[in-house]
Amino acid sequence: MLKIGDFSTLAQVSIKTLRYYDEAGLLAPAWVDPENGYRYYAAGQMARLHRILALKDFGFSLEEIGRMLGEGVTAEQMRGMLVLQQAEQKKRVEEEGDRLSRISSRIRLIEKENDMAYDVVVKAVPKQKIASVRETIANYQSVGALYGKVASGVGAGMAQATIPVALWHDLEHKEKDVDAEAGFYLKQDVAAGGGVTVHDLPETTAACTVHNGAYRRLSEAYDALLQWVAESGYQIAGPIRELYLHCTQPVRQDDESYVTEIQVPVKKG
Amino acid sequence: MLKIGDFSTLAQVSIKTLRYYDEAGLLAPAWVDPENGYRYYAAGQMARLHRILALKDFGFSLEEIGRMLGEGVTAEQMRGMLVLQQAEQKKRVEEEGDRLSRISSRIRLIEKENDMAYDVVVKAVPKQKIASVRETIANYQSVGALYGKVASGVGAGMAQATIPVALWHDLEHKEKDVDAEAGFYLKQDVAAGGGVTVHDLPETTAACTVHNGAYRRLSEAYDALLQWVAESGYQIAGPIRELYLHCTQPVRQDDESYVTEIQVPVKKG
DNA sequence: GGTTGACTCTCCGGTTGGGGGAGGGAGGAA
DNA sequence: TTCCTCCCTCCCCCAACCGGAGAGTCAACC
Repeated sequence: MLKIGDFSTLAQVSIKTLRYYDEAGLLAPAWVDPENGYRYYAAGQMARLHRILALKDFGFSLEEIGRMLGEGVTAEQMRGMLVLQQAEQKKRVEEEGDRLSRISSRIRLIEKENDMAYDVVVKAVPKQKIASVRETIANYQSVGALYGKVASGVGAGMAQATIPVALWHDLEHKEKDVDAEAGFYLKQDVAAGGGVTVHDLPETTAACTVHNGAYRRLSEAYDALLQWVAESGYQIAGPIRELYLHCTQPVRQDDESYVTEIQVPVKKG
Repeated sequence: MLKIGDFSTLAQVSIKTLRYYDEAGLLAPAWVDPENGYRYYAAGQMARLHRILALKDFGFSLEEIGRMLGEGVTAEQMRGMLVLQQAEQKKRVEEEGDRLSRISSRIRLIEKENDMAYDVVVKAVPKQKIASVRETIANYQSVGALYGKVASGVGAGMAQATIPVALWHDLEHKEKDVDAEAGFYLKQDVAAGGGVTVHDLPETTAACTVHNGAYRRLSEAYDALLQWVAESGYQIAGPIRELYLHCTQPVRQDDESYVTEIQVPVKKG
């Protein structure tokens, strides 16, 4: 019989951990002295401890390990669980690899631009109701005229509107004849007329950045964001969205208090 | 000014998290109503939140992020921190990849053997004092004769001995003329004579497994362990150690209560 | 001007896998 | 006998939040 310290030394597992495994029901000592509570382990328990450590290394939680050891799984069942764990681990490896490439491309961006004004975040964007009009307009700046149309088409429903948004449906950059959609995010369905449609923007994953300042310099944010998307090995997967988080009525092109979020739907590719 | 729920919706960050970041000093609301404690955020704070999320994604802790944001680091300093983080992330990716290959080789082992008697664990083995003799012996079984020599060479120092150990210095398996070292792990230095040397076994990383049962079947454990080592892409990096965690005096080849740990020093290759 | 229902606040507790330390009992060696 | 080491239980701590309780607030609707 080994005292906990000896067992700990042999197994290279801390005393705290052994006590914790005892408490968790994973590895009870072979004998506990009822007088003083001392834990005594048998050398033969090393095998069970090894099994615990091996399963833990595979990424199972102690609770799962407890169930496996308790139920006496067969080799076939164990294989099944390992295959599941293998799939999860593959995902994890991929994720960490993606994270590494995000860090690397951020470093390259800082080296090239020598600043770090724009932080790009990839986030899940949920389904979103929108009331909008879609038209081909002369250029980017003239999108403003569309919001009046939407407001009058929706009428009293504007009480459900939250923020103004623009969607650029062109896949490439165009200086004129821009395929634009403009409208307002909605809290609830509303009735609309006058060329205004109410529909759902699909949920998507998007690379996002926030531009603080005047619209004149919005292109800098686009440069950084699109370069990031290209560097990170993503593909653009839908119309780019511009969310006007803060702006005024009427719009002033040089108001530095404006806040605009750009969302580029992406998928891995 | 946005209430916390609106800001949460826009940013796709939970209210709980926003409150937590407030408490942590990472992102205080632009204004807090002193009457009722309501938090009000400015749209312009989205940029700071984005930065927090981006840094968090890079693997920084919130505490580190707090320091970065607080000290107003330059682009150059930020680059340095990212390069450090990149190195750590590389290690993480490698580790997770290794873990995946361990899972995969375990699956293959189960499929081939259709059992799971031996769990292999890679662990760090610390430096260890040992009193031992090293000789070329006729075969594996005759190692037992060496322990008497060690015991008599050490004499009263045997009080410091813990467990008997054998080291196999041959790189390949040999049926005869085996280069063997046999002795006892020591708690403290002891004086020794009669061909017994006291020295330190170096610390190492070892693939280990435990064999419960008679020595006759120890070769099964060796098979599983060595196959695992080969499958997992490790190289053997030193003499294999056999630790006799439980045995009797005299030794009986067929005592099923014996417990033996086999440690194969390994390095990645 | 009530009444809802949605929203917000603080506070408390829980999560994983243990680590650190206090305070006190036990065991073995000189 | 004394001393040192070992062992016990008990309690708090970590990171980054999530869930819920109980209470206060806001806006809208009738």
